Amino acid sequence: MKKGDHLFLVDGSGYIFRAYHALPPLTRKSDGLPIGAVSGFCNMLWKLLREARNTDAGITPTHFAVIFDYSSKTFRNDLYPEYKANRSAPPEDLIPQFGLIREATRAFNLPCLEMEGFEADDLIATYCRLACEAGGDTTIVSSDKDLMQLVGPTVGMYDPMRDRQIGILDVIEKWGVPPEKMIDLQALTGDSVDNVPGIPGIGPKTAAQLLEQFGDLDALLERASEIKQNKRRESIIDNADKALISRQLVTLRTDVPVTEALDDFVLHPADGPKLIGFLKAMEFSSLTRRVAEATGTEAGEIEAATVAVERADTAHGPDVGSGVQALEVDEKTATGTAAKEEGFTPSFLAAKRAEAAVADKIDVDAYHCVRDLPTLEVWIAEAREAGVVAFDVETTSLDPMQAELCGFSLATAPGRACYVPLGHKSGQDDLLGGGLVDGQIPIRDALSTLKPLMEDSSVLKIAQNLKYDLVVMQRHGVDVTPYDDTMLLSYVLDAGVTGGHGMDFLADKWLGHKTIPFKDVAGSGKSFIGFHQVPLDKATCYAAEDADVTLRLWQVLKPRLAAKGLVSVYERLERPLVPVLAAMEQRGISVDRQILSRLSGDLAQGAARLEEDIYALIGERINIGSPRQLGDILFGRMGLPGGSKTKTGQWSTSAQLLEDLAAEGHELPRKIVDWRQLTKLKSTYTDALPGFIHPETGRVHTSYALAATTTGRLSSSDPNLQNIPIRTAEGRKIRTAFIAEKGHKLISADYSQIELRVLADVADIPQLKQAFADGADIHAITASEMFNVPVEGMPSEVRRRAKAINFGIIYGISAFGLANQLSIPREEAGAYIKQYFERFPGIRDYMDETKAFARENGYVETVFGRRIHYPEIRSSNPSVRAFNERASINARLQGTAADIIRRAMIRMEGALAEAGLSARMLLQVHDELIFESVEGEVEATIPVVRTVMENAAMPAVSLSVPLQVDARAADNWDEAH
DNA sequence: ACAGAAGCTTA
DNA sequence: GTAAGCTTCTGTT
Repeated sequence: MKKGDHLFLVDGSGYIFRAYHALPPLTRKSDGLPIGAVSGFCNMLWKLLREARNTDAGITPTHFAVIFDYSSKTFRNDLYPEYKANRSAPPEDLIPQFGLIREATRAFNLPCLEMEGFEADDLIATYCRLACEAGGDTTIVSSDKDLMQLVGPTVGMYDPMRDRQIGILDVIEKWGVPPEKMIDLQALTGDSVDNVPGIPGIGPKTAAQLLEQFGDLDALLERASEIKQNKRRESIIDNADKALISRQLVTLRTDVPVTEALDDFVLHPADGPKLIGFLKAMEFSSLTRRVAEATGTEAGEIEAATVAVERADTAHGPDVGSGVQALEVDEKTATGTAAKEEGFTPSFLAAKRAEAAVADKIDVDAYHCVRDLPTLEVWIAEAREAGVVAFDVETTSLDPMQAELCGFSLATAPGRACYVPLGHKSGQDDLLGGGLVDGQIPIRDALSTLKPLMEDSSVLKIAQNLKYDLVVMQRHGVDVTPYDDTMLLSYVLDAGVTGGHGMDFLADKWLGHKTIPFKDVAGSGKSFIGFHQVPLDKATCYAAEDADVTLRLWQVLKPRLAAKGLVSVYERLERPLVPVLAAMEQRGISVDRQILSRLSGDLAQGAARLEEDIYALIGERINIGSPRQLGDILFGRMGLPGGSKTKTGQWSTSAQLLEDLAAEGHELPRKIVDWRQLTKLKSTYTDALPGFIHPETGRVHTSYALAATTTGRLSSSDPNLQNIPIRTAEGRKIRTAFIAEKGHKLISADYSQIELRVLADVADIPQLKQAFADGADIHAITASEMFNVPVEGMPSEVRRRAKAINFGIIYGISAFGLANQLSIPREEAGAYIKQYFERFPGIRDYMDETKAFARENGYVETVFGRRIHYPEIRSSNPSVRAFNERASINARLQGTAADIIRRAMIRMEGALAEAGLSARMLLQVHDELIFESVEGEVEATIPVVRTVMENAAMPAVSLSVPLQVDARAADNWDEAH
């Protein structure tokens, strides 16, 4: 140890008692072992290590040790037999925890010190002296006044529970004397807890005043006769011997023959797996999670250590009173066979949680409505204590970019939840908008009180569909971290399982609880009132229920993640995407109103012209948009050939059918198809998009759903920006309205043939892998292999058919579907497929394997381990079964591609920041990412984007086929793509 | 006012 | 043949 080093000495014994008394009584592990004090101790240690390391201004320890009392008998008992004689035996449920706390210290990789015949305080005093002599500083982690005598220029104290530093000035402030006079002060006052006699009638105030007057105890006793007050003078003279023995008792020994050197206390980084093994054994789930996060450990992969608590009468003297707990962590079996034999497997624990959740009924009338700041502060303190809190925001709109905050709810334990109304209005929603309901905390005050909790790295926030709440909160300047999302947990666990991942459904499924329907509190349709108009009592039941249910769902779902081996899918592909998408949604994209308006006019004109032609041809003014009326005219009255019926018995008027008729030379069907295209473009795009331009940002903010598809793809809505036209020239014009900000460019980067590349890799097809490695035209190569024709000079029709087959494979091909796609007889399509499988037998094997796996397990997996369930794959209905087989084949490919672009998106922001680029990701369209970049940075941005995307599978998966990304920049989306 | 069907847009 | 979302029409609530 040298100058500049900093030693932390933790008064472990002091903490055992403080933690025990500070925490709710009788906190027990599932097997009944009491662990309240262990929990408090571990949380304190972890917080101390984290904060001490993290704070810039704080003190960073270089050396660290935790010190315990060895037994209750020390040299002081020889000096004064009554010392600590009135101490009662420790509470029954604290006894087994002494050993566990020492074990906890070792699990934290920290030295654990004790010495026979001495108190912890003496060891602390001795090490303080040694550190001081070595030139280092010391912080004593304790708030015990017995240790204050050690405070000096290089020695401070710290009370982590009150987050308070104690220095020389603090000692003077509290006791009225400087630290070096604390011994004399204690000698005078004594200590009833430790049975140190002191001088009767002298308390801290008098003692301080006397010491101020006489200097020190010796001088005081010598000149006691000078004291004016009769009683005080006599007491001091009569009890001088008690004061002297007291001084001996309270003076800490700095000469303990310690065996460990200061250099043995050098602080090492936490050993994640070791610590997590212990924490799991103690069932400290929230601390386990925090430690896993901070140490970068996959907690799911670590099993609980075997921590055996045995009562043994060893030579190791009693800690306090009776009973000794020798405790061992068996390193050899730490990976868990013992745990399994006891039945405490992740699956077992998950099942237990699920059982308990259904049994614990929900009472929506038990919630609290928080209407003042002090009460909110109590709830926030409770959340801090719990380490986890479920929350939910209530607003006036489903669109988080437009929503106004009405209030938020918190849940700190099942059944313990509150609603905090902020923006509820009274009276009619007239021009004045109604006044705020009385007794609501001002939004600014509530949020500035809530913000530190939401951003506290040691408190896990839980939400259902967090992205919504995150966007709302971020708009109010509040971030949320760390977090879990119950919707995403359900999605990772149960994608494809019937029922979806909405809260109402999940509450019924897992908790057996029917949630209050939103329309019951806010009405619907014409009777709809915004949430801000809902009376506070109703709002409280509804909103707090959401938080309560969310917390309970988390308790059920989170353990299932580890039980099913899906922790890394959740933590790497799902959870990190939430803030990425929240940011994209908030950025939005610029859309040119004028371009859309002009297009809308053109389309209206074109459609009107066609309408007139159509009316002329059929002789009456029907509603062309009505397939029913149209079918009746075309196939009924006009008697066109080739009519077919839909499953509801209506005449089909599908585009495919009308196209076929047009090809036979009929004029009318062609015009109808054209009319439909124009009206479709007008209504869905040019007319609807301007309505999505945000009044303040002037941009269009789509909403991405993370848990809407079964395969892992995202979906986009309000508006859907993943189906903006591109195939026809007319449609493409709509893309020209998506523009870059002034001085910026849009960059579009898309994966080339990503699903076929994934297929080539997972099905291991040599010809396809070679073609991709060569950068060849994959459809031409396929055609060449199948039809034995050279790539050079290949007719475009041959390539087109091969292309259709390649896509068909991705979709789980059927002769029926391929025949439809290529407008060829089913037999011919079947022959193509046969030919394809002969040339690429690996693909047939791959498809057969996938079907067999899905049938066996009820799900398929992507390359990254995402599971997609097909509960109907064993259906006795052949067409249902075939559909599920095709879907499962497609899901592995589509899902793997979706996972890859997710990984790219998660890394993109960091990569751009690292490269010092200001480009920002705006949109995702399944295999394409759209960015906005300052004009001058475009050239530098494209390679960064390309690198991130092309390497997105790494290092988790090394594909045998290269990924290729095409990227381009332009002023609008049409030209960039 | 709502739900489902039909139809059309995307990857 | 896979995966989505939006608009319109139509019949029911």
